[in-house]
Amino acid sequence: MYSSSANVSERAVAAPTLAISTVIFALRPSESSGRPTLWIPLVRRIREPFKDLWALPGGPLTHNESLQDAASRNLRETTGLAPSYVEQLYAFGGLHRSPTQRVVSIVYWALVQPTEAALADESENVKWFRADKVGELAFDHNAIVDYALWRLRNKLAYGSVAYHFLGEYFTLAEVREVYEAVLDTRLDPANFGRQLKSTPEIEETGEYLQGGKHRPPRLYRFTGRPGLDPDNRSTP
Amino acid sequence: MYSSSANVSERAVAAPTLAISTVIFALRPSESSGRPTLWIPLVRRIREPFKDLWALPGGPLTHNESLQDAASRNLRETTGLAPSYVEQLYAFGGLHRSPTQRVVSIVYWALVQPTEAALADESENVKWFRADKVGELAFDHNAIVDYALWRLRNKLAYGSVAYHFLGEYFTLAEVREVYEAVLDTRLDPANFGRQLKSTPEIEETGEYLQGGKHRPPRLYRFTGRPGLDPDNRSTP
DNA sequence: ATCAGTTCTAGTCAAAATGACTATAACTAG
DNA sequence: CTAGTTATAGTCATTTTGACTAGAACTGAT
Repeated sequence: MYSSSANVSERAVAAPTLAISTVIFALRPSESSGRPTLWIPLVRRIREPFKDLWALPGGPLTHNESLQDAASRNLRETTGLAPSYVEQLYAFGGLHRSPTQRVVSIVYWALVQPTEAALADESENVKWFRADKVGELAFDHNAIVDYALWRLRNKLAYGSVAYHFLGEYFTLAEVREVYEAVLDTRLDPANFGRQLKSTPEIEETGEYLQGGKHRPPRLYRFTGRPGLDPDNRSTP
Repeated sequence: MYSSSANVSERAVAAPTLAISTVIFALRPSESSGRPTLWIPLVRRIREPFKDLWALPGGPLTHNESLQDAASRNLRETTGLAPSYVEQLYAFGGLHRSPTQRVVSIVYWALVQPTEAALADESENVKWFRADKVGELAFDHNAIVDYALWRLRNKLAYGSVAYHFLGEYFTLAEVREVYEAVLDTRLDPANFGRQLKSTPEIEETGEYLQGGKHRPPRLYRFTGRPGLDPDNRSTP
């Protein structure tokens, strides 16, 4: 019985490197159809291993910041983006993720609003890709993107994450477009609206969106809390 | 509080310690009602900080094992248990989790079958607690247990994790007892059975459980795969 | 052997949710 | 003023859910 090894979390061990990465999602209008589609920004690797391949933005964890703060900071530094939603995705710690050393990556996923995404830096070393067409990425980042996409779809279908793609006020059609873009389906406007309006987190305002080409749609507001994750639990 | 900036930058270089912990769930008959209830094993801390308080079983990550392997190994070493299900819960990395140093804990949760749980070592330094009455734990382990409990309930309600508490063959009543114990409700046997039998992952066998006091119930088998987590995705 | 007690499970029925569709309201462009 | 388009209430058949009934199948006591 190893009761002496039970509480050795403080023992010094040949520690693997700890890194933080983030999968950032934003909706941008497709060039072809004009309808919104899912995009993610990637950064070009400027050194080995996987030099010149695209990879998720990431970096080390510094001593005086929490994991989520590290993700937010890194995301801002590499892409210039301020996300409206950040959630931990998974800790990836397989033995052969990097050919040169043992790296444990704690990966976050984030949503940014289209206004933010439009302002985003794009350069030689930062480029946006359609989430379903990223090509071959460095390390195990293809698997990470796939898993993040799966998680986003899940959260959208069962959670209340769609509103973080949008501003404070939005129309039912805008929410529907988010669902259609992420889940890649078409939804009946009438039935979709009925369901949204039966959820208590959606508040109807007296305002209407003016200036469109057709009948002005009513504006709504999201009043729910982001999530139940440990990082987000006690936010007042 | 560090007024010396040299001190701060010195500390910033030091990498945080990486630890693996596990929240282990098992069903055991309650002493009072005889009905199954949720229990978790905890280990006593034998040194500071939090000496003599109870804590989750855990330990360091060694260099030649994956995160999940580390969780399984550690769980076996500290409690003697072989789990039927293991899933990553969350990476906890708050700044002040441990008073003595910065620790990032990657926490797993696991289920063990009652036959396993009955064989489990119990000693001066390993003891089982009812999951909803663990008392004050070391570090942030109360919050971790709460979150694990929330996740277990969620996975039970929306996923297909109940069967890992049971053996290969089980009756509908046994599955119902798992749900009732974890979600702490009573469910209508007839309606519950109807729903289970409409899920394709549940296979009806021709066998019946003999030897009971009343009408012998039919035995079923679970044919689904554990989960869609990165760790469990490509298990053949 | 029969009956009382219990569990197992098919079945009934009303209420609620869902999916496909219709109709009307409200705007703009011409 | 009208044609075109979007917004949204409403209709109706189908499916799912929750509460309940009743018969089937066993054990143990009489």
